[in-house]
Amino acid sequence: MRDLNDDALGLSDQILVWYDEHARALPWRVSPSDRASGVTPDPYRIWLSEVMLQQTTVAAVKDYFHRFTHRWPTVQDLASAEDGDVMGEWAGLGYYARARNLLKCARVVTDEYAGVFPTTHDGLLKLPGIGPYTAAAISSIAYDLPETVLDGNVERVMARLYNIDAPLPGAKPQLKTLAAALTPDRRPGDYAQAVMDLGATICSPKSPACGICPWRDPCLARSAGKAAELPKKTPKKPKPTRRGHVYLAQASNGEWLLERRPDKGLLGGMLGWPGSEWSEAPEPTPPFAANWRDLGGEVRHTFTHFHLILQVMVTELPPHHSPADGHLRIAANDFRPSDLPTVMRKAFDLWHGQ
DNA sequence: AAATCGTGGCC
DNA sequence: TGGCCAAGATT
Repeated sequence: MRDLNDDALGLSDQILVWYDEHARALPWRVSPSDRASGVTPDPYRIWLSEVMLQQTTVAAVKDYFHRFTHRWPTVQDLASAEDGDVMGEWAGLGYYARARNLLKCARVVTDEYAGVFPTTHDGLLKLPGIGPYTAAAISSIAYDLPETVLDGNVERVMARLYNIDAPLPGAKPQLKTLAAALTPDRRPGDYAQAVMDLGATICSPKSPACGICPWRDPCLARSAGKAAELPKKTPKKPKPTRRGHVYLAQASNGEWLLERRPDKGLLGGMLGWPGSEWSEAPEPTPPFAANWRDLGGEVRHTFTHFHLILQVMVTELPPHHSPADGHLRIAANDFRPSDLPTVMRKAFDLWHGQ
């Protein structure tokens, strides 16, 4: 079988030439020129960035990456952090299981691997929060091993390059095979980042800039005039709407009543306001008997698979009321709204300006 | 293996 | 404005 990558200037070489010229400077990235002169990436920073980048844009990750690496410069530092501090630092970034697994992983690497990340794809795959993509990303980017990254960018680029009509996610194995055939033995780390950069900038979902693409000539979807239509995707299910109540109580000395949510499920491990269940018609479940006042305005928030409308109830927290099961009194000085997941912060904002 | 799991930006 | 989309993992 003819290998497209064996052409005079192979496909992987074409995109590496482009990457050498256009690679974006990213906080966790070793530039192609630095890499060429022997600079090696820090596996801790590559791992951290890749976990943060799961289903998350570069723009959203940048500040979080800086705060994490400033506060916890090494995997050992992160491993010895308090759970609540890590969850608070992750607040707002979403998909909070990532933060829980991040901490688990840091502790496994520190306690069982002497602080050194595994250097093989299979070794990395065993760690919490590291799946097929992230294992390949760390292998290639941090260790320059010829593993194939398959993320949304690579799926889109391959679907277009080879004009694949089969819809995602079913077409994933086929796209993985095509991507693997292109992965070069030389500079696999730069190559992996090059394809993803291409997908993130030129080969964008809606209006790809085919005119300036390093793969404009070999791209089959472009020849067929179908680039912008691919990849096809199986339609998504509609989102139902759920409702709920949250209860915000502050004492005259400034203390707040909050709860630490259980580790499993939505917003697991995060700080939040006590509240009802979220359903079509939830029963009010105030955390203690009081004259709760309805703030009036509603918090509207959309999660991955449902819309939420939250009714915000407020009252004064009695000075000597001891919090029930799982509820916490937190001093004003120890409470930062930025520690809350976004939906809970919206409820806070509704009460206290902003 | 289909469902679950956040959030912000974009058009 | 509402759906789509983002360097996916877990169960």
